[in-house]
Amino acid sequence: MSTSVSAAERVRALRAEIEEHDYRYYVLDAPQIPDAEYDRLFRELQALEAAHPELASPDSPTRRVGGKVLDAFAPVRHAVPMLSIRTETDTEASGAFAFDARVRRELKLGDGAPPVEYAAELKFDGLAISLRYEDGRLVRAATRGDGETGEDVTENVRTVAQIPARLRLQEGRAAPPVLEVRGEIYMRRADFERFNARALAAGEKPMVNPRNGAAGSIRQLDSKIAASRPLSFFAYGLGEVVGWPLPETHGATLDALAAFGVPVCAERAVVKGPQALADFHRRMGERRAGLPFDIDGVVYKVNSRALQEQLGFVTREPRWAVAHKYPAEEALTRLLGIEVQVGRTGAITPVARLAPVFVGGVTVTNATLHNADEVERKGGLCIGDTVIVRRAGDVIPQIVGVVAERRPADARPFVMPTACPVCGAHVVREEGEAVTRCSGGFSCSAQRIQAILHFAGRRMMDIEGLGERYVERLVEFEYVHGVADLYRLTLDDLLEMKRRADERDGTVPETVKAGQIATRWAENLLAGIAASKSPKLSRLLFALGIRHVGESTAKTLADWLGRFDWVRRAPAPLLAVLPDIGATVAAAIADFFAEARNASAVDALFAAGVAPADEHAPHPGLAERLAWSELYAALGIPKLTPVRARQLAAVADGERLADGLPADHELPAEVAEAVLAWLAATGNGSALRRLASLRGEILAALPAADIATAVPRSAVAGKTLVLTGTLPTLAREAAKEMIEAAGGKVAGSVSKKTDYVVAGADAGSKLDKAQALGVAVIDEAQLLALLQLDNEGETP
DNA sequence: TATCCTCGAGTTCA
DNA sequence: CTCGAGGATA
Repeated sequence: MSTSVSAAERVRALRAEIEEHDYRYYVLDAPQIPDAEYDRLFRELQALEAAHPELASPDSPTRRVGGKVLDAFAPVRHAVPMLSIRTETDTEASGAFAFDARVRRELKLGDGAPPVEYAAELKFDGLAISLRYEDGRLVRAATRGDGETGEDVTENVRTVAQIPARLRLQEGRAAPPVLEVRGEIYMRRADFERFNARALAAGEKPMVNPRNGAAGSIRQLDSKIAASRPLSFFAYGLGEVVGWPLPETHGATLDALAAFGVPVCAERAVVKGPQALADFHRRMGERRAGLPFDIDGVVYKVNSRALQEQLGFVTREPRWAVAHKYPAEEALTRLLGIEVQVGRTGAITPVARLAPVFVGGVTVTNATLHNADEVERKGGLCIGDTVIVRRAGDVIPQIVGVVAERRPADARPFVMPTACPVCGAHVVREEGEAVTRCSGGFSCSAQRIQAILHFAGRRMMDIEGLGERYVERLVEFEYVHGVADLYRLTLDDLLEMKRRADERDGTVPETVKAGQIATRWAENLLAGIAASKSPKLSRLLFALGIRHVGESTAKTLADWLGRFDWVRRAPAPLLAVLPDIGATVAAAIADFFAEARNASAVDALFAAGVAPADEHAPHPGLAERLAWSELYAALGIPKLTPVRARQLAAVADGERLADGLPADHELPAEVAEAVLAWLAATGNGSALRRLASLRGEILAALPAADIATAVPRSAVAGKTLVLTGTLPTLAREAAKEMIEAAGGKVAGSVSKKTDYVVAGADAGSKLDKAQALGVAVIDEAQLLALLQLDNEGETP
């Protein structure tokens, strides 16, 4: 070893001194030496480490400048899972009382028992992180991930000045062999603003909000970038601990962490009973805006570790802690105008244009108003009004109401237009319906554009490269009138269209390069269109945009009838016997195909080479549903109740009935009269014959054996699941497909009938609802286990 | 007939 | 995510 003893010693001394200054500066916020002096020490250490590479150490303060660039973050399995915390949905102070009541009930404390002691702290709006210290040295930092496995972000976390690379130890005390500190990396508001001011001045992209800034910084692969971001940290708990006696209470644990030199927020309290918690909630709510960092609520924890252990966990959430959030942030802004949009179905939707306002972490400029009733309900919004805006469920902007006293004298009330703003056709509002619709149909270009966009959408035909911009142009320049025209587009068409569009917009010079890019774009789009020619039947049905036929109904049609042709030819009564399809939806489907323009559009589509790839035999259960008694009940004959329909079916099948009511029927006279009247009405007789003939055709194609018995059934078969949050490895769509392939159902909202809620990261209100209803909550791993599990085994 | 539940449709912003 | 409306159910 050529390293001189003095160099090694000097390095050690410098590190100790710098660490001490770091602690005083970053954690205690009370620097003891001038910045220039600190910089001198820091540079001396850098120089020594450079001259003696063998003295480098991962926990040297010099590591804070970053340097390593990674390809990806390695997964890290948490020794103790990182918990999520239940959110008290009640935003009022009663949330604290509800929590206390649950705790007392679980602990079987009577009314006479003394109040429970709680630790109350802030819920920081940042990024949860686990810091692993071994023998006092920071060896690993990991994100929460799914709670079981996170990402190794050690390099980036080392650049956070507030996080000590080594724990401070009291004189003569040894460091714990293993101490995992759990906490939140966040960005102070002032740091965030300073950073953004500089970024803007440098022409760089600013961060959206402190939370995104913190999360984005930690997820940088280049630790130099992370080092340039002003991040802070607060500890709030522990993970794995080995060889260190745990304090008796949560409050004492945080005190101990603070003594180790780890930043702990001073805004915390140990209190007794729910009223004190509610007071803390209210007090912090009042001070919220004045805090140097963002919080989205407060957290209550049972203080005693012994009681925590007694309370235990439900799935992955401790029963001894809750987050009590504040109501969504609201802001005031001016209503600059109300525009109306025309949707695919012709629905005219008023949308509020707002003076940009920063609320809930983003700048909001638009908010839907849904329909005329809604505008009325918000207090008869007028252009020029001052309105209250919030982000509902933290996502969709919502207008809460109007500040009546601030209405200017020249405020103009909003009135629903009487003519479509796009095509000029008159608008209609059906009796009892909330939506106003453009009557233009096909002749309304807005509806055509939206219909084509819907057709091309990801869950429908999934045509890549066909976005709003191009659809608008294709329709505007009349290259495309209906969806079938997409399949006739040529390279020349697209290039010509682009040229005309560019010319009109007066953009894009005619260079050789631009031409090449245009050709590339057109080729990609044509490839995307061509690739969509063999969709699944359900997707094709969904893509057509039939009213009331969404993803789920399209799937029902495809599953039960199996062939496009049968869906197309099916009269309404036949459709109405399918599950979840009633008279309205059945009529909408039959009407769609009866309409000449739709029929020819469908023909054109098939002529262009589009064909469903997965047509199959009808559903085995269809025979039962196609019983004449069911069909008769669905015919809509007045007075023919389901009971009478069964009576009628006993004596006559459809074909016979079309010839006339048999003499041996036992129907009451007035019912028989109604049936005869119905048969006599124009077209009904022949419609019945067509129904009978199609019915025969479908039944003849029914598979002989019951397929259901042959297919192994997984534990999710027949179960209803709801997905919420972001799953660690599975995309939402992939999870859905797996569940459906196993015979399960994926619903959009949680109810009593839900069997499982599959919760991922950042699960929202659905998780709360599941807990409120006592629905089982599982994670991705448990879902996968369920999918594998045979139905005969017990569900976990 | 009333009630509960699920589905469809429309929408925001980065 | 929210709303309204349609379907199933008691």
